[in-house]
Amino acid sequence: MNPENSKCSCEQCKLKSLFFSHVTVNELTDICEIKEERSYSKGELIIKEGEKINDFLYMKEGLVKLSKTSFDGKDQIISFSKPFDFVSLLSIFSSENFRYSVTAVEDSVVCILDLEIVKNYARENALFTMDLMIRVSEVTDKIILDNLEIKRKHLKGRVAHVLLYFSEYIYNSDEFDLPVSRREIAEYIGMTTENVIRTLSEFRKDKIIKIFGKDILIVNKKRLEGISEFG
Amino acid sequence: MNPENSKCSCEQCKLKSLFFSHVTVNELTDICEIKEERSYSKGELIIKEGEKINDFLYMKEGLVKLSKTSFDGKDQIISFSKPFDFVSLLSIFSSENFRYSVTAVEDSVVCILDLEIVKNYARENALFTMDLMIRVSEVTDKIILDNLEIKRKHLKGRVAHVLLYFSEYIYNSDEFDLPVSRREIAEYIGMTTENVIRTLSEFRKDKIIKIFGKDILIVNKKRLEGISEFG
DNA sequence: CGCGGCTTTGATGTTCATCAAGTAAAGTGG
DNA sequence: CCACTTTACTTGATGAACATCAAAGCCGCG
Repeated sequence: MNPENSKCSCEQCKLKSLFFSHVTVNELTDICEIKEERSYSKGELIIKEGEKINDFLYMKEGLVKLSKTSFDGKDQIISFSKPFDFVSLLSIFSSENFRYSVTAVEDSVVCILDLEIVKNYARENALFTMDLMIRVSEVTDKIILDNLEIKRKHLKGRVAHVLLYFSEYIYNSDEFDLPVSRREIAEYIGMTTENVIRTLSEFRKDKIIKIFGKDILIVNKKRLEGISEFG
Repeated sequence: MNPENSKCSCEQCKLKSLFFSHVTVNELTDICEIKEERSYSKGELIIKEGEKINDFLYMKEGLVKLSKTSFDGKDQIISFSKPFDFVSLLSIFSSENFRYSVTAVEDSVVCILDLEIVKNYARENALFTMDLMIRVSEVTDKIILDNLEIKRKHLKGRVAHVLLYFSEYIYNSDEFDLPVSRREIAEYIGMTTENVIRTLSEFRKDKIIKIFGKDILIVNKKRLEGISEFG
């Protein structure tokens, strides 16, 4: 009733415009009444592969990984997503159950809506649905393109690619804290942990990067780009 | 005017229900007025990577490959699609230009609608848009899952996977004509042509398959499934 | 009929996974 | 808070998996 007492802040939410731009103020208020905000700390599981899909999630803050575990217990990382990359959308409309797990790799905040209610809006409001579709399309396109890119490179190119990905796409800085373990990088690029480490060490010896544990500083970006591009 | 004279047969089209189930008969007639049907023979390019997206396409018959050429001229095949797998949808709503090429690997028939008109329907008819989204979601999900599956396997497992894919998913038969060259298989699974050939020869020597040029007969399916699953 | 692309096989070398072993860091229970 | 356990990181040695190079036969097509 009283907006001051409500913890809802959708009206001020920067992400609102992403896919609620075609939802009226009244509808938005309805949605906000039933939304829930949840925080996850680094390492926490947000969605478990196989779970029934009841919620519609979108990320407000943080960084997550999308992954899948194969029958022999090995993980493959499909992609990393920051806010605006709506990970939860991937199988929401094509499956009853989540096909991938989602895990916070940095402290993250997620807004949760009831999926049925979102679907009801989608069935009534075509512009809203259109916005959703554009987002789904963008996210999946990015995943497919990125995977193709990685696939055509060798070990060194793949590691360089990942470093540039975090540097440019996630952190916009030549120095950053790697949010993932060496093992997770390996799971992402489809190589072994040992070889990821060896490659990083090699980059360090060649003075392309500096390493202080998780902290990475890209010293010679041109060179790294060359390795990423040509192997 | 006269339906007998019209080459439009949308009303009878089996694919209609896929995404025109929520379009009224009148609207469907409108759409049919402006649709065009085109045939492509095996090997013909249907969509060229980089082209502006003006059309909305869906496949009525045939088999196509979705591919991307990297700067050094090497092709990577993203997926194969038969009718119901709407390849053209992939970047239609997230990009101005096609990000992939589409080529017929079997004689194919494609229906072409003006994209703007389809988008107009999408902006007005939420259920239609919802249907579209579900399809987009299904297709991209399938691509991502299939690529993950291939990624975690070694050479032999990948070749076995492709053979089973064509046998079970495309042709529903233990014997079939490979619609693609050895090289295209290599481009799909990310290995070299020579090693695809060597692996096929090995399967033949082990009496898992018989090979007569393009014609493949799967003799020992259980064994092939084992190789696909465990390497 | 000859040219180019597809297929096949063999020989060789490179890239990468695996195994092993040790250090550092981080979480756990008394 | 410290001993203990576990997990992450690192390096080296070895062998397996795969790419590359080379050569030859095959087939379709202009």
